[in-house]
Amino acid sequence: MKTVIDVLEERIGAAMAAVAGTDDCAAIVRPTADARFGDYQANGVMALAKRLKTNPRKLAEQVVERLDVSDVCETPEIAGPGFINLRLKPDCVAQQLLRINADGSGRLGVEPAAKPRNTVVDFSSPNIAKEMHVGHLRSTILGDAICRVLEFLGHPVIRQNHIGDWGTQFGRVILGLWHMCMADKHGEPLYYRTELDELRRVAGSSEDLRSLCTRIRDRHENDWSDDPTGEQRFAPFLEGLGKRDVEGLWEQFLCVYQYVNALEDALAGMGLTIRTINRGQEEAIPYESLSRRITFMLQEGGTTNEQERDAWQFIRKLTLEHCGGIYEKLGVRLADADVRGESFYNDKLPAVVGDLQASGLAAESDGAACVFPPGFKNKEGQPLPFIIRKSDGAFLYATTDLAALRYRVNELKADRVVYVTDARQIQHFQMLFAVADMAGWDRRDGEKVELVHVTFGSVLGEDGRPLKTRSGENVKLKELLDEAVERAKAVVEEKNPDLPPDRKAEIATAVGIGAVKYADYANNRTSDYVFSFDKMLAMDGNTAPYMQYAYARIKSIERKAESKGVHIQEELHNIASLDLSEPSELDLGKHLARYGEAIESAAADYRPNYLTAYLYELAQKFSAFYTNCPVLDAPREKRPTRLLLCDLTARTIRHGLSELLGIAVVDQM
RNA sequence: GCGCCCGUAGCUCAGUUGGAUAGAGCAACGGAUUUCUAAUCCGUAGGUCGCAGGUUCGAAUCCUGCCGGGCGCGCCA
Repeated sequence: MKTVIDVLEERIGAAMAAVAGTDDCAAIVRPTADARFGDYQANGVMALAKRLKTNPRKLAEQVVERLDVSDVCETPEIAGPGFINLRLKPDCVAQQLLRINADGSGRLGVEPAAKPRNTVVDFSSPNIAKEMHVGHLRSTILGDAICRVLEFLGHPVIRQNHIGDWGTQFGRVILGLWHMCMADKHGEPLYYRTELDELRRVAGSSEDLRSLCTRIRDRHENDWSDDPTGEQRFAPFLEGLGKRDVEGLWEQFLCVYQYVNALEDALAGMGLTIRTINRGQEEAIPYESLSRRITFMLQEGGTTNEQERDAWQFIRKLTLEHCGGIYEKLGVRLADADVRGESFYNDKLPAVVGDLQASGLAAESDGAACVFPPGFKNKEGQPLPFIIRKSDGAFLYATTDLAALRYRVNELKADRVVYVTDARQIQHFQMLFAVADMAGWDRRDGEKVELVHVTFGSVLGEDGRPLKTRSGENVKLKELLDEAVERAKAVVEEKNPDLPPDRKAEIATAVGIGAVKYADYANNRTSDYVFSFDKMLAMDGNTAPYMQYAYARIKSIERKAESKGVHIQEELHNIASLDLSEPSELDLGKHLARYGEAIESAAADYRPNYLTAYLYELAQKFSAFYTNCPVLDAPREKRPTRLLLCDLTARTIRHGLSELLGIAVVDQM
């Protein structure tokens, strides 16, 4: 079913073309800003009049004379400097609703895209060995909503979770596990936890910090020389990893990983060294670069140690299990099969650099391999490099992104690649796209692949700074979501104390998680927004529960129908005409018929807030209808119309909320 | 220094790419419940769209310059 807006655009455009004698006439049909002007307005005549140097009102009159929209609208009116105002005929609205009702496909009147495009969506991208935190929230849920909307419009979507599982993380993971092993050895299972606290405590005093770090280094060096190949103690530890209690291990590992990071930060510039062995040669290296050394040895490929790789795989699996738990809580469709992390591209990196060098696009600069896309400048006004290989030979995320791009274009056959990351990376992606263009890597069979960077702003605390805990750490997603559910539970308890406990829990989860997601979706994604439990869980106004409540009310009507002798399915099935004589009926009906417009605009700009705005208005219009128009107690001849309005509203809310935004609905609340 | 983003009601935010008298929610004030769920509905009040110019039939939106805030800018991701 074509949207009304498209029909009007086409007809008015044609009438304009006929009057003007030229083809390129855009009617520019928009919903009216004010209901007094009708439902839609065409703004294109004024621009055309300017081009033709004629009076816009006169031109509008000529256009309207040639225009036949009598099947859809009342007689068009000309207003102001040359607007054409259009008001839908109730009968046209009724016909649309009847068609949606009769259509069993569940598309709710929304047409699939004329040209489906293979779309790769890169989103979420958590890091190995770390808990997901608020920084991952927007990418994860925004990316998910984009996928769902595009899928509904008929585009084949390939989700890609580009997890950070390579690079310096590798060495730190191994080093962290080594510390866990040593803690076992010393019979001090949590020395890293104690020392992590100490590191934080003495951070202010460089003297204390130095002596602490020296002490740690000395023990480390002793342990290291005790078992330099790791075969006596570390290798068996790694082998035994899989048999250990996973739950406890993840917690311990998170802690030791923080320890490794904190220690490395503390060591920067301190000048401490550690003796180690490289290819049989003893040497002293800066202590802070130890994990990098471990990584590098592995990246070179020569010293790949099976046990270390297995251990890394194990931690990777633990991380993915953790992330999977968060995705499930969030209602995000992202599976292990969608994971293509940095490690996946590892063996494709030399070719990226090699090919760019061979084509003459990559040049050496200060020992690093760089591409200089035109138009980018650094602080000194010199060309800004896109560094694809560091002077020490290591690859960077720029290299990985290029490899991923090639994979997506050539192997996944993407027609479009959508990257969902925060706005700070904007320049990186501009350069990535520019380099891809230079190399021709964004083309397949001569067709240009569209590369889109969907950016978003930061989640702020109530102080206007990026959201952190009191101690300055990132807020864990798990804790944030648990708190949301907890707070929602309190509201359920207050509003509806008599429900059975499992029902209360179900509602609290739907409402709590829904409120967090909705608050994010409802904001323009490019803006920063202030995260406030109090606001989003106030449960008043423009929040997810408002729509969930409207839905629950309809379900309640359905439950009561039978006892009042009303057979809903039968009445909906036999319905032949509608009576939209009440203003709130017509208002709701018109809005129901416009679901497709909301989805189209949300998809076109990758902006879920257009969808939330639509759903909120829908729930508002339903609530007005609900207070004005009894359904089950309506006069017999009005009842089918109202049942149909209820049914379509419920289906639309459920589809929009649950199917497109991944926010659960509940039958009762 | 250069680049990107932002500044809209007391607060939190929309504003579909230049359309008409700038909209919501919260907070404030007033009203509605013998009811299919009041987590609701109806109403009142609240704005020099940071400031100053410019472009044009028309600017919160586009251009220029200021003011204020955030972010990024050669080997992190």
